[in-house]
Amino acid sequence: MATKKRTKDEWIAAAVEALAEGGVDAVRVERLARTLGVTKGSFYWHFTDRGTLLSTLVQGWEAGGTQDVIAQVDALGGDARARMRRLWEVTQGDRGLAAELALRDWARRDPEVAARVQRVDDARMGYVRALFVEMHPDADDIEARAMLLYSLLIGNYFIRARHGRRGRPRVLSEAIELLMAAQPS
Amino acid sequence: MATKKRTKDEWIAAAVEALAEGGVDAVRVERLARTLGVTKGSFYWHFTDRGTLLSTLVQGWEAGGTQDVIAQVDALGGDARARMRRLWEVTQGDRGLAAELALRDWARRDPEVAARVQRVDDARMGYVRALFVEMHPDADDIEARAMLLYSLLIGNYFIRARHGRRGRPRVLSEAIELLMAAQPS
DNA sequence: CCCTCTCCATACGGTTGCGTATGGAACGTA
DNA sequence: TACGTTCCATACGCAACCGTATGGAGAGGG
Repeated sequence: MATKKRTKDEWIAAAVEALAEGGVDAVRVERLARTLGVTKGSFYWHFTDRGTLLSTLVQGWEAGGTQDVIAQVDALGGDARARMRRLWEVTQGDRGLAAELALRDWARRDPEVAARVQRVDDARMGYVRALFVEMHPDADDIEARAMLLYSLLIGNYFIRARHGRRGRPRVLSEAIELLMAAQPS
Repeated sequence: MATKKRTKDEWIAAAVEALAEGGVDAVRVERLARTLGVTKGSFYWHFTDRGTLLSTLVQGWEAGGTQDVIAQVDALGGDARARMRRLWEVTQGDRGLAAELALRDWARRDPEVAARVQRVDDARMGYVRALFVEMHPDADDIEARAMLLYSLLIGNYFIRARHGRRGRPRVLSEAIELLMAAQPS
């Protein structure tokens, strides 16, 4: 099995894995080399230095982090409510979410990462906004609802509170239904 | 000025500062020593090792991270709505919020930190829950609203989307008012 | 068979950081 | 003055990394 040849993508995949488990500072080239069963020599042939690895990593995340999810949701069709529920399921089961959270923390101190996260967030918020508009065409609080939903999506993984015997998943779905409900006025 | 004596609390304060700016992995004893204008010798007199510094750091955060805010909010009195709006203002202006966010990311890979974050979240959620109960005594979606509000508080700092000419602060206050509104049913 | 291109191993110098060991300065106290 | 306590400086060994330099194995082409 020990194919001693490692492609550029394999290095990036290993970097994403390390990012998800230990944050940016855990992405070390000599560690990745051990994981991949090779030495640094391989790395410095594929990349010029550690910075370019990290750079291409976030670049790839931006490229595939938005359209994949949206396409996956739209594939099944349905009305706005159905698609929003599906959006939730898709993003929750995502295996790469841990990496994304580490990446968001990383974005707080790296301008390039921050810029890419912003573009992804803009795209996703645009999609969520469109769903809410489809539900309530004449509502004036679309933006607030979209921000609440997206915050729930992200904050869910940074908040560790317990909810009694109700359970987190149940509370979350209740929250989504609340956001999709008609205007209170 | 160069008081060459550094107390234990000064070391912790410097550690919090480093945590806020660069995450846990930026909390290095030799770096802190340079910042404080002393050498490692001072550190290893006050602490046994780096681990105990980090441990006492999160311990102090748990101790002061909850009651301070709640006391500050309750001090002015007012009804539940007024206190919730005040809760928002207080937490937003908090200078130590960057450290808390770094700490939450850290909690994803350190069980001790995770346990402390959970206790803090439970306490805060309890307070938010109580506010919502005071507003809507017979509502059955209290937990969902509390979770949404708390998610907004946290997610706000991890989300970098733009909101057109409306502006983030305005969207946030609209979201809070939406959560405080009566039940849609 | 040789040559070249691709990919990786090995070895090196330099930096950063941890924890320890030991000495010393400042200061109060007997 | 002699002495002990408190707090920090200095120096050391060790480990983990980074980036570079250089050589070498393997495959394909001529």
